Amino acid sequence: MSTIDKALDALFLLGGDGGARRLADIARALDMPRSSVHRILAPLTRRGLVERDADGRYQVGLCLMALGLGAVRREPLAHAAKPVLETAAADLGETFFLVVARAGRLVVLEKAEGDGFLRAAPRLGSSVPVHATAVGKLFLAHAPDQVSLDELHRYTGATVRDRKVLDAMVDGARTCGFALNDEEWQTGLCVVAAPVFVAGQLAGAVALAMAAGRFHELGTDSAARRVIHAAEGVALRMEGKGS
Amino acid sequence: MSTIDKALDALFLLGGDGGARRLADIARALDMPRSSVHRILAPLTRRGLVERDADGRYQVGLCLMALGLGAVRREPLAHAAKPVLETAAADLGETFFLVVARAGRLVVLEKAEGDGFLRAAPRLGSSVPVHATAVGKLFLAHAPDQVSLDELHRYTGATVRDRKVLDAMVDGARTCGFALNDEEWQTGLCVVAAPVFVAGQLAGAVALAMAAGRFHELGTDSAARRVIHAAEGVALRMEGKGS
DNA sequence: CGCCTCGTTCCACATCGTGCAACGCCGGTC
DNA sequence: GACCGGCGTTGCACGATGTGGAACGAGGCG
Repeated sequence: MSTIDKALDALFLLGGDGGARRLADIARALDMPRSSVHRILAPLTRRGLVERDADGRYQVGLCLMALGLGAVRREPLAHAAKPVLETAAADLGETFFLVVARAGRLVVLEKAEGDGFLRAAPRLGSSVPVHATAVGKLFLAHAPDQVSLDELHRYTGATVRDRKVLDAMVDGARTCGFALNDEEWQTGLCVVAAPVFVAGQLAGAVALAMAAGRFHELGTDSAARRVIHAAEGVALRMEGKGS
Repeated sequence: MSTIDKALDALFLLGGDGGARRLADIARALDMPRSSVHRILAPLTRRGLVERDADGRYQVGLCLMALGLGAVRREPLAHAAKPVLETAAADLGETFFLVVARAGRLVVLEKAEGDGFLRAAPRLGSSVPVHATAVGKLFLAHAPDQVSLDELHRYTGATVRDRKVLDAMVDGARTCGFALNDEEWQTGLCVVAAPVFVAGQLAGAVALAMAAGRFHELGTDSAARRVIHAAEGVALRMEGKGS
């Protein structure tokens, strides 16, 4: 384990839940002497990846967000999707977002929130499960090697935990051209997702998330049509740019 | 210079402009042997801070954004400001954003974009200059030790480069309760900003950015009233939370 | 006042990063 | 096809660099 690994351990520890931590707490959590932690945090603090509050406690620095936003800026898909998601979200008043696969995980790359009081608000950069989401099923259907599917963790009562049932849903998503998630990940949250194909490859998925009641009121057909339209809009903009 | 410093050098190099780079390019840029760079990038890649594209080139990873977003989530000001900025932006159809000072720099913490075709779209986590922005003048007026003011770089023809003139504008902002930026940073961009005081201290500033034409059509008074109202709204929510 | 914990600094030790060299690979060029 | 240059990767001996125990000063608390 290299020194950099230790530094990243500290960074992820601070980046996780729990807020600001004191040096001794970090040392205990990482099972390292205080002096080592101190030496590790020094360069991180100097460069702004880690900041110290008024009490001297350590926390992740805002500089990380600038770096992370730079990562998103490099994604042509995010650029292409942004206006499409925004018009779609404004039309319907619900949240549209774009998900891509990176290192076997599904990551929220761009979003446009609806205006409802009760609305889905995914966090940019956060990852979502594979087997319990509409987007995950799309990737399993069209690019199973881009995602890693380990255990079928149970999130809600509706979470599919049988591999055969999941396969059937994946097959359905492949033929229908869109996928559903009916409260399988979070209770009360329904999502419809459609694939974005670029150069014949699955490049990502556009998803429409809404409260269960709103979804059933809107209807599957109407929701699917909107999502597919948005996904095609993103793909079109990509084609125009890419070549 | 520690190993972690070298890793951060590589990270910031990739995070800067230029997109994906190959290992040999990074080695040249950092003046290091390829093998050392390879050793440095290995843990970063394993942890997802750095990713490799199809050609094997290195680029910053999306994982950084998740960490950075975690940093923002910790900021109570961002939480308090988000709904206020959104209602303000929806009312006027222009972009409102929140800026705070961190490590001497002004950082965009939260934003709510307007719906106009021509609208300001600041990047979260990016930093803005001090002497050529409305927010910067507010900090110079109420908390000059939170920001570092070095050279008065010239951005546009309207950029204030005379220290005495700047001081006069800062004094004006202190007495008026808001500050202006009339195309001093970017041509065609006008900003009105109001201070957010928490516990008697300047905690940040709410800014309203719009195209120059729209600003003059709206009028300084009207714009200032809206920004001050939003800033007070943020402060109120902070008071309610903090104690 | 004594006791504890914290953050920081110091220093000898050995670990870990270093950089040269070499390997296999791929893309051009003659 | 053979040759060549540049690339990413790996191995290895050397020595710089990170290590962690101990020690110091500073607070907080009973």
